[in-house]
Amino acid sequence: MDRIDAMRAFVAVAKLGSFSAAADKLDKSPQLISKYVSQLETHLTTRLLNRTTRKVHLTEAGERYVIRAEQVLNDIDEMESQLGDMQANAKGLLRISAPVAFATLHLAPLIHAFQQQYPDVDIDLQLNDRKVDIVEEGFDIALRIGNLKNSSLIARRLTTIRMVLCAAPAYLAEFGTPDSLEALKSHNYLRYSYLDADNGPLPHQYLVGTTHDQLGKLSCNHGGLLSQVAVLGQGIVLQPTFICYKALQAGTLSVILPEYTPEPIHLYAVYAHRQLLASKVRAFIDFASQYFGETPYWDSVLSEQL
Amino acid sequence: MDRIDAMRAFVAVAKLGSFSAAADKLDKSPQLISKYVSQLETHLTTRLLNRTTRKVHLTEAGERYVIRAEQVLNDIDEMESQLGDMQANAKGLLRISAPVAFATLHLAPLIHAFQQQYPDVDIDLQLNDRKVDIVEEGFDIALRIGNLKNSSLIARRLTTIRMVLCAAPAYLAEFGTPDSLEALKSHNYLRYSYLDADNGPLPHQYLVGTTHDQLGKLSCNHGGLLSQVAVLGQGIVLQPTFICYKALQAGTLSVILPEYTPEPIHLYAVYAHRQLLASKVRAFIDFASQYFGETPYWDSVLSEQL
DNA sequence: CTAACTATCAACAAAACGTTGATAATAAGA
DNA sequence: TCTTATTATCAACGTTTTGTTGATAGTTAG
Repeated sequence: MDRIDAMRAFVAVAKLGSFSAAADKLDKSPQLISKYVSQLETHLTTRLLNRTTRKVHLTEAGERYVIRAEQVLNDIDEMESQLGDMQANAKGLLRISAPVAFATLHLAPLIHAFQQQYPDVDIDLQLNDRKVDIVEEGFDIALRIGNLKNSSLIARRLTTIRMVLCAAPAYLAEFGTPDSLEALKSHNYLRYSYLDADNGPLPHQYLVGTTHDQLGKLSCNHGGLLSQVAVLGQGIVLQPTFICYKALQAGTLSVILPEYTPEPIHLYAVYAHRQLLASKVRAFIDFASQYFGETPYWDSVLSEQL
Repeated sequence: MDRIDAMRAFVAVAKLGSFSAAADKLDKSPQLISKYVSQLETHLTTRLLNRTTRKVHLTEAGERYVIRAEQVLNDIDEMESQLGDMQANAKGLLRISAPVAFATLHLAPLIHAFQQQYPDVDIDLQLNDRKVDIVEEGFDIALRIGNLKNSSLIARRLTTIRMVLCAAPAYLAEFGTPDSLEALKSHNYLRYSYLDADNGPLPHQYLVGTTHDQLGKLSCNHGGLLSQVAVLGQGIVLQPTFICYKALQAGTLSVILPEYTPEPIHLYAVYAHRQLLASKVRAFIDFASQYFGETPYWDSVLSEQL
């Protein structure tokens, strides 16, 4: 027996003064209502109703019970409808983790557009380059770049991230444009320090540890700064296009060895489960997954170069 | 699924932060708890928990839900324990209907003794000679004398009611002591008007309509008054011993035709159902059924006369 | 890097559910 | 007064749900 249904049945009988009327109202058979009420009475070991075959009267215990039971049922209904509301109309606080570089360059317009469309969704955006634990730290969504380890998490692809090898035209003019992976070994590598020595895309492997005698050696955990240094002619940089696209468009950086451009990777929205997703989460993921498209705006002008 | 159990399971998981711990606490298997919670989530179409295999965290929806759910569960517990309390310890208002004559003569000490023993039971005693409708008029118990029609009600025998035919010694001395039913026909009958002409005990049939020319004809709906008139020598009266026992003991009335004394009838406590009886009701009925005994005090001195 | 623990899935016997038809009691209408 | 309609409840039965057991995948601790 579902005690809530039983309570509902009893309250209906008490208010309508009849099992049949209650059955009608609740769309059940009178037999079922009768069973519910008598099970409830058995559970409480208390008679709630005095029944004639024709009329129904409340016991003293029954009278006390209806009042409180009705209150409880109202509470439950309200509680559930509130949840249903939250479910139907996206609202509440959405906690998002995102990588610093990408977020600072390209996330603001997305967030803004999303909140224009869903003004009831508050966002707490945490920029962070470590791999956060979504459930442990209470994030609804984490944006991640790269190939994901398989885990119990679900990932939705948001857009394509292209890595390019590039350098300033002045640098290339002075030290030569490399025409093979081997040729890279004599160049100065402006290294992004989060890429390990032993993995990472192919050109990275050839460049790790190289230094050109006449130029300073530099590694940094901020791609934008590396790109700026590259523009100044200090060396070759391996960066995602979302960082250096302006320099490429302006011609202050040129793509080199495009045939060795690494396989594109992807930006993902990672979340904890697929079913019964809060609609604020679903809304954001749906919104974000169509926002950039397969070829994002920072790549659109460059497409012929890649 | 019992939604209340499911809520209880979820709240336990939320508070303990673990399915297994909750299962321990509620004495169920972890699998069952898991099932309950996921059924609850399905019912609400809302994710309440973010689970890792090791830890459990509340969703925003879950956080809102626990608070209210706990409140609801407390309300239910309180409500049920209050009923249980009422059930265990007799208390509340007990509504009793009783026949006027018997109640005025013999009920006061019973009521008093009962309330000494059960001080939390309040009593509303309605004296009434009509046959009240127990459920319709909201009585817990009706005391009734006589043979009961079979109905859906339950009756508990409280004591024996003996009817006797009697008259004042002076009357008998003047008009003769009848020695057969036929002999009754020449006597003056002080008639109790609630007894119909065509039914009632055997001597009544022979006495109905008789009047002694020298004495006034009297019928009355109050047995006590009839007995007083009988003591004064106005005629023969058919009365229960609980009314006229003092006159019999004092010798101001004498039993006549004891061999035609009607079959004893009984005093019953009538109530509406046998199971799930409120304990105030059960307490009163148990108390009353042993109070008078099979031969009540008003008959004990007279037993040899009957 | 095993070992222990976690949540959950799958399968199955047992229990409960909700339906249907029947019954006793009562009220209303002829 | 007798019939008819309505009421609550019971009994039986096929179906669904329940709670159990065993198995599995992910995760933490030593």
